[in-house]
Amino acid sequence: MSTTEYRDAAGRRLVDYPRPSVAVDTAVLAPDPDRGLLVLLVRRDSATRTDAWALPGTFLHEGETLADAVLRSLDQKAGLRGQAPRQLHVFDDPRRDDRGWVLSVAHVVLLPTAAVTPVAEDRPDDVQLRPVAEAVGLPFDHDDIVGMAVARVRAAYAERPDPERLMPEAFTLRDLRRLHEAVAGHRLQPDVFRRQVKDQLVSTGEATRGSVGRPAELFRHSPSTG
Amino acid sequence: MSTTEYRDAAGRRLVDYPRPSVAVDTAVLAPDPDRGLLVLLVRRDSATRTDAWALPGTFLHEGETLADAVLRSLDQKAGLRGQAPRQLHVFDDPRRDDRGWVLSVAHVVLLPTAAVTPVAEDRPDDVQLRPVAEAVGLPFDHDDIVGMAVARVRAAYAERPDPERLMPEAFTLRDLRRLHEAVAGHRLQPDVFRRQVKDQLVSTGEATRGSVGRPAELFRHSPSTG
DNA sequence: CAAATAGTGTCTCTTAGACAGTATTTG
DNA sequence: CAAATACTGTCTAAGAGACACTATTTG
Repeated sequence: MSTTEYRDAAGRRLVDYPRPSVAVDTAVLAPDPDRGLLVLLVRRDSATRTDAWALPGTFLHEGETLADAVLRSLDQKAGLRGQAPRQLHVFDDPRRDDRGWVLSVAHVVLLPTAAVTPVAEDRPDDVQLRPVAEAVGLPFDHDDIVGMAVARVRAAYAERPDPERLMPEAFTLRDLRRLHEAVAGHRLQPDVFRRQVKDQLVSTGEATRGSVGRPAELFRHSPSTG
Repeated sequence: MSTTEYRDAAGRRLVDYPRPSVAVDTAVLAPDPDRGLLVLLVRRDSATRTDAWALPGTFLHEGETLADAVLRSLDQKAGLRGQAPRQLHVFDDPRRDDRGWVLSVAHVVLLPTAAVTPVAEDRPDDVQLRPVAEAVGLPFDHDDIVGMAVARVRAAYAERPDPERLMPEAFTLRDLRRLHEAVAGHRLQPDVFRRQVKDQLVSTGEATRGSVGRPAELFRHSPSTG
């Protein structure tokens, strides 16, 4: 691992320092039109089936980035292929884990409900989706992580339309608004919402067909906004 | 350190995982009325006196929090007693440090220029203050850290008056505005600034005396805002 | 035509920003 | 009094939010 010899002011080599284990814990959030923001929980110990639900996490492996560890844990524990995990905060209380000295880097991932719900329904003993307001009393610092994750996602969605690109290629403003309502946790006025986001999107020139009511214009995300 | 035996799904004990060294690197920022935001740099290797300046940092010691490590490094390398360090980001590229596997947790600390300048003047060979715009070409990810630190502090000061409480107990709006101008890096209109911040402060009822011009009302930070 | 949904015109209220004025001190 | 600084009145432009209206479809 380490090839270059290095000594600090006290004459200790880099490898001589005790090193912490590093874990990642992830709040996977899914916006649901009916129930608002949902958070994915996994059973802490699938062998004993204790009734202890927690955020999915894992230990960082050698040569791995934090984002890779997050994606690996979501794949293993919930069969999910996540998008780009975002760092939230490092929890560093030396006594936060009685198994030893463990730092945890909290992350947030936002996924379409359609990608998460089937997994939870397939493996109800191991995976659960719960509205964020009801996800309390979790172990470690997981309540705090959920709170930070919700705040981060809500702030991002209040700034601009669907920054995590959960919508399909083309979409109506109605569907986009439903997504934003699920994230925000409350209704948004259709006309106000329209004026806020319209200039930040690109019209496809197409419109919906076959639905009741006047057809709706279809929009795409603007390429520049990322 | 670890007392409870713990095995993961692969049967490996917690302590069997290879663990990274964890470092902290800190952008100490000081608002200067003339030169804008200054960042504190220290000489990387004070023995060889190579011309390599970098942000102060250190390795996390056992049983220590990240914030404690930041304060320790600032005390040792610059003789500073810092305030509350804020976490910015974890840099986790496994190959970012050729000495080995090192994660770095970037932090930002804001200090009054009066606390930092004397140190830099006393030990010019080891400590330097440089305007943030001129602090480029630093080693590791330190350019990114400075950028994140500046963005974080500017966003906080644009939101509300002196969130880091750098001002003394009682202060005039003129002095508060000078601080905000140093953080923002540009002039602010006195009358607009006054109306923006006045309601978020508490008047002491006192006023300045002996200065030329009309005496200025003295304000205090409001206790509620933290 | 009724019902449903999409989209617009317009009014009010608030706020940022700019400018010019008044107020109160020193020298 | 002149100069300097503190503070306020007021105008304009822009935007959020609310409401009512028009537009276009299905059944």
